[in-house]
Amino acid sequence: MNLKELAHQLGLSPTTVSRALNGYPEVNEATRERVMAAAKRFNYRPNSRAQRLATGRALAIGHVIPIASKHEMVNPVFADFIAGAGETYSRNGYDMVLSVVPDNEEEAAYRELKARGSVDGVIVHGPRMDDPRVRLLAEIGLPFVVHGRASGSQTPYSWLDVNNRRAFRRATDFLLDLGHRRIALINGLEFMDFAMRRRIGFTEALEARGLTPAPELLSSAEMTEGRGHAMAAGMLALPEPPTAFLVASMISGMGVRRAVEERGLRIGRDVSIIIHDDDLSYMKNGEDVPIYTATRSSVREAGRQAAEMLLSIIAEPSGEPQTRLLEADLIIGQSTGPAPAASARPVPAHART
Amino acid sequence: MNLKELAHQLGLSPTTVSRALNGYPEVNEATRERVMAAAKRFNYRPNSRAQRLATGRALAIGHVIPIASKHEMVNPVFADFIAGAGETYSRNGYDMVLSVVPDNEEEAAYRELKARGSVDGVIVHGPRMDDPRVRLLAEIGLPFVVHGRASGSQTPYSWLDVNNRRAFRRATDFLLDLGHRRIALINGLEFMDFAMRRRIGFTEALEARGLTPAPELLSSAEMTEGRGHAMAAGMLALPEPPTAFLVASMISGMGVRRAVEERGLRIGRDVSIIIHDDDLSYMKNGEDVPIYTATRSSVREAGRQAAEMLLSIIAEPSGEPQTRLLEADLIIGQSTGPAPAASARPVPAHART
DNA sequence: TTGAAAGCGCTACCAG
DNA sequence: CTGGTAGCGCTTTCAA
Repeated sequence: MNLKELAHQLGLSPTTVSRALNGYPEVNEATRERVMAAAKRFNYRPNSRAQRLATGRALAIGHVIPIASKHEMVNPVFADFIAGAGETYSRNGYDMVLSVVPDNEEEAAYRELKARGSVDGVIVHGPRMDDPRVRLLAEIGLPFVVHGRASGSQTPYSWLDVNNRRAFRRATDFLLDLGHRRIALINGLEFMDFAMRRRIGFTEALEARGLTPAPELLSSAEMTEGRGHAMAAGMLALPEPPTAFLVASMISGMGVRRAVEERGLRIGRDVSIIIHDDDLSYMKNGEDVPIYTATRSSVREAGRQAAEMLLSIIAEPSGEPQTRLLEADLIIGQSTGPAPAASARPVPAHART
Repeated sequence: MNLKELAHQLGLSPTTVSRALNGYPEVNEATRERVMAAAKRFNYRPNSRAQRLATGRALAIGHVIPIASKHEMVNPVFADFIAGAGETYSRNGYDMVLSVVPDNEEEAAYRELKARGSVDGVIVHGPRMDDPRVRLLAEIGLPFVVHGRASGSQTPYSWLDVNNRRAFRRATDFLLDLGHRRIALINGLEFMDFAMRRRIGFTEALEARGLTPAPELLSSAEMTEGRGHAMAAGMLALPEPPTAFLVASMISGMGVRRAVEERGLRIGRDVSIIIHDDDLSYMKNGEDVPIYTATRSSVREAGRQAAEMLLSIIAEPSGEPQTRLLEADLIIGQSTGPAPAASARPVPAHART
């Protein structure tokens, strides 16, 4: 059933039917209801291909996922973000198109999306400092929102980010309050904007108490289980090993856990661990409490909001760049039960920056 | 730059230019080269919206992701599969469109995709036994490939699956060979087809040695960290606790690891753990070796192959249903180093079924 | 081997 | 408030 047929059934012109269905104000309400009813009855759905051509809009948002090696794992945080964004798109009648491309073809992928008109905008993932994609997208005129920030970019741009610096500062403070003095940071690669901010938050917390970060306890590498393991194992073999770890991701966190286990240490008794972006972390020193910083469900919420931001930019292309900074969750609860609800226990004062 | 303009520049008709670009045989080779060169020079890209309308094809494949609760995590295995499929789509000029929908709207989502013609086919994820989606998709005539199987389905259908039964049988055999007799299975929900097959493989291995699976060591639940933790903790508190765990997923595996740690047991010394779909598992009894069953990179490969299968079905709609069964990796290596290559050590004979 | 012209199914402009 | 009509940019007959 297409528009012409439906119009014919109703004894109306396709024009009127189209207007009725799309909520144009000039249609008689009685007519509109008749059209709506018939559309439902005949199970009419406008052909999206025709709609897209006629309107000149793609009704789709792109997400470009660069893949470095054939065996690299997809970041699970990315999956959560995508899920959140997808919800927003569905609600607004947009499609989400994912482009998986080798990372040296990322720029070409954006140009292609623009040239072929297959999307109305894109969300940029995993920005680096002064990320070249910001300039590129502004240049080719493809609307975009950055998930994260690209510090140092000359081009103004819209972004949505989690306050990584504060999250890591708070987590570090928490460990310091428990008496830890040898705290290790297992960070991501620090040309990534978020990783750089996390390190700043970490060192800020130490310096605020007159402590100097020990260089041998500061590490930065890809967030894989293998790298997390290697970094933690190396530190645990030091003459003065760390008593606590602050880890940047669930995946490297798994490696850290393994390194600790292998050394015969018990997490929560001999060593405290806080893992960011995970839904369960180990942080104990006499008390049996897990601590989350950004939880995975908050990543989902970030996806939702970033998508909303992008849709509003597309609707109002002339507007100023929009920015939004989300605070990461910081949740305390019992580690032996199921994952606690956000409100299970208030965040203690000392855990707030 | 559109087709008309390009044709004008060349002093040719749009018809000829289109034919030249699309490889039609009737154009003069000299003309074709002239057209190709000009297309490249002007950086011409056909407008995909127009192409889709004109051809009546969507040049896109859909993946519907049902989301149960607002806080449920996205399965990371799904992300790997998607990445693999995406590579295949890109190579073939197809878009990948993801639909994230509440799980009670999944059927509607498929009908919508079909009615609006926004995709040429879909891949079905996480099939249950006799999954209703198989019948639905056959009925509405939307080409599809199932990742996994839907045992008991009356409708014939195309699928690609990992040999879960054999993977779990081999893993169980491996633990048995090490002398374990109290082996726990931390399985997914057993109305999921893959979970059912895994349990069968597990019990087969036991029964082949005249052992009876202990009901208190057989568990089946959602594959979350919380559930994995709860199930393992419960078993460890038994009068006769298990000495080994076979776990269905990386996520529930994290919960199992936590339960073991909390009890003061050391993984690889007091308890062996094999985690499926993970890239690193713990399996030790005197020897220090990890074991993988299906690795995450093999999931990526499954995505690639499933996508290829679907594209071939779309190209040849009349063909017979295609099926393909992949063998899961089984890799043995040192647990203390970085992840070993597949060939690091041969699979010992006793680990083969 | 090339070109003219008729759609694909919808939206949007302009008349009435 | 409703309808005729001209595209959107491409593909695909059909004629030459």
